[in-house]
Amino acid sequence: MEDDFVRRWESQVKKGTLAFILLNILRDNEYYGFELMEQTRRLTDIQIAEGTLYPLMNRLKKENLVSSKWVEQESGIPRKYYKLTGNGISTLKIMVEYWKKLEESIDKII
Amino acid sequence: MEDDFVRRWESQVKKGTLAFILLNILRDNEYYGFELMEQTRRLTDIQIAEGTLYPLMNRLKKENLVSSKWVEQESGIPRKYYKLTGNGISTLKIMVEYWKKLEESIDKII
DNA sequence: ACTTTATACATTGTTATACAATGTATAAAG
DNA sequence: CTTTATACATTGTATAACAATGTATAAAGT
Repeated sequence: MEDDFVRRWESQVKKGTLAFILLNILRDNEYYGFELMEQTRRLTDIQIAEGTLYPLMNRLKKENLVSSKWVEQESGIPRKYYKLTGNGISTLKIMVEYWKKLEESIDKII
Repeated sequence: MEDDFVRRWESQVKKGTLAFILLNILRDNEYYGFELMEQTRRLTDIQIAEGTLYPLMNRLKKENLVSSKWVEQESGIPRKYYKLTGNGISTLKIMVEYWKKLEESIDKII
């Protein structure tokens, strides 16, 4: 019961948080989908479902926060690399400001 | 456009975060609905819509994280006071752990 | 007297998002 | 030759924030 609520809560916390994490990861490098899942897992211990990541990246692309390009591999399936756009960089700055303020507020009450 | 994305993002961040904030506020005192909106506004600068708060409190009650009691006023409309249950206290502890870990991870990448 | 503003709780409909399930395809390892 | 890992994608479901709307009391403004 209790665990069930926490599980659902964690899923809700990810709404918004995931996009924020992914944009932050893309600030330093270009990455392709699977790599983004690995990086997120490594950096935050959050396991992103594939059914979450790909629609999310498409949304970010549609919003013009990231751009993508296909890169053929000598072996295996082509990879779609994502990169922050100028708009993505400036939007991320606003998001970081909001997050820091939120974090600070929550730190005071927990 | 950009602002539009940020506005929607902030709304998404609130999913999960709001429940967490409200439970934390209720850790120290009993509060009624309107007071919870004020406290949240004061402590986090987040303006909770009424259409968000009341269904949210009902969910928390249904999940047995809070209990409520009506208190008649000498003047004005009766108030419904909310209080953390034992289950609410222990669940909140788990949530705080998750949040601290998340916060720490995000701090490293922003 | 009448209107506005603030308090107090609540429901309905809309929108956005995480995620399980499922699908397609390549290639290395057992 | 079957399993596992890589790689991208879609569909359907559940959940939650919020605008809009509704009901009701009472103080303050004009």
